[in-house]
Amino acid sequence: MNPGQAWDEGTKKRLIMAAGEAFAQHGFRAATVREICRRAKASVSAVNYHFRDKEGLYAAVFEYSHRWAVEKYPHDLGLEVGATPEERLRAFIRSFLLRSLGDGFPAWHGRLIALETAAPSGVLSKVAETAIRPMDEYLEGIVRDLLQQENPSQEVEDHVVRLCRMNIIGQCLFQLHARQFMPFPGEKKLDPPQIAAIAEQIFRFTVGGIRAIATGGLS
Amino acid sequence: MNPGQAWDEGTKKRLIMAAGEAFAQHGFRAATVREICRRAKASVSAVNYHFRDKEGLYAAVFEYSHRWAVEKYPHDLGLEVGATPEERLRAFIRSFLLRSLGDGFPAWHGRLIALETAAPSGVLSKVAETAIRPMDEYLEGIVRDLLQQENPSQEVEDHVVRLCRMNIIGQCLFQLHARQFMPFPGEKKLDPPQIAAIAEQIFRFTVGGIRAIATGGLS
DNA sequence: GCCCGATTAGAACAAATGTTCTAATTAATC
DNA sequence: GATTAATTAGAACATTTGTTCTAATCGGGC
Repeated sequence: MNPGQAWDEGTKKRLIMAAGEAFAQHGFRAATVREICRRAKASVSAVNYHFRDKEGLYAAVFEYSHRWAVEKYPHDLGLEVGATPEERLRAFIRSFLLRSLGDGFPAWHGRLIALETAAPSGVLSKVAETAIRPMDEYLEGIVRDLLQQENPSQEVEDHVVRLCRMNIIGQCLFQLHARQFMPFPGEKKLDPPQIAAIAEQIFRFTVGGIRAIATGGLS
Repeated sequence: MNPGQAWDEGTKKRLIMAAGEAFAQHGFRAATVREICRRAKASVSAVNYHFRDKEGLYAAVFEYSHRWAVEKYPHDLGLEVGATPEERLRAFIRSFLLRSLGDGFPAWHGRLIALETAAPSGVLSKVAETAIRPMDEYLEGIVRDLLQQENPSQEVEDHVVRLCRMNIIGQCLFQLHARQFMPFPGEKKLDPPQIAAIAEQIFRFTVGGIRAIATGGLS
């Protein structure tokens, strides 16, 4: 097998899995190489051998989880062509939350992004942007269409679109932060239906908000 | 002068100022005692002498900035008695953003809270709660009133209130995160009028969102 | 002017942690 | 089965960092 691709069930994959868990939980800095290797049942030299150093491991984790996350939960999840802006927004929010709020492997990506946005490690600036930029541009299109649709007579202003975008992402990300910061009493890990319910509420809230912005105008 | 209160212009205050800057910028863990002392022109032993250890310094910074933040920007900033729920919400959001988005001293508190929510240091659980809990309860009252007012016939459900609360806080916090993560091109530090404009947009968005939630119902 | 507590300076210490190095081991190839 | 490259183990190293310790300094009060 090609050593460059031999991720399957080898030390490399075990390291990525253990590191993903650790980085998502503690952040880049606080997670330690020794702890990761212990959980991956690997030697510390393995991370040097396979990933060059801790940053390389971090980048590999990010890239790996990103690939799977967008494959499993694309932005237009379950959408058929010709969907309305509302339907696209709903799909986007639900997809975002499913990608981030779950447990275990594919949820790392959302957690890593959440941590990077709040406390940038400084080692992902380029690779992180490849994950964030497309998402942001996709969302921008949705918001623009929604604003235009709500108030066709008025031209959509860029800074209004930006703020609405931020409002949406902010709502989604805070679901992560809050649940990590103070888990609510009597609330276990969220299953997909619960996540979908939260997404639905954020969707309705956002549509109402965008409508208010569009019709009310903004100085 | 009473040594326990001698904060004025002494080593203790210089340390708190330098530490606040460092903690707000790098987080508890990444900020180093030596760097703080260097910037405060103090010896490393001073932090041990005055605050016992790094955690004590962190707690002191948090408490100090908290006291000033709530004094300078109370939740009902510029509000007269008998204000409507809308006005209270507007004041809350504007106050929150002024407290967090500014530059320099009083803005630390918002940054520290933002960092703590995203990546809890684990050393502030109790003292941070004394800052967050009252704010959250105050906001809960506003949201409850708004929902009730929009749809008087229906009883306000707790989980709906909670999600709306989270939506509001999420929007506000993300203003911090995003601007730290990727400063927008051609955008300098925000001055109070700009902050107020952002607050106004979030306010309108939120009122529209809450109205949509209240009238549309939620499963 | 001296004394005593408060405060500071700066070296010293100990622990944690990322990285590197050498030897051992494993797996594939002939 | 021998050889060679890939991989791993684990000690060793260097750096960073929080903390502590001792001596020096400063500031009032008698």
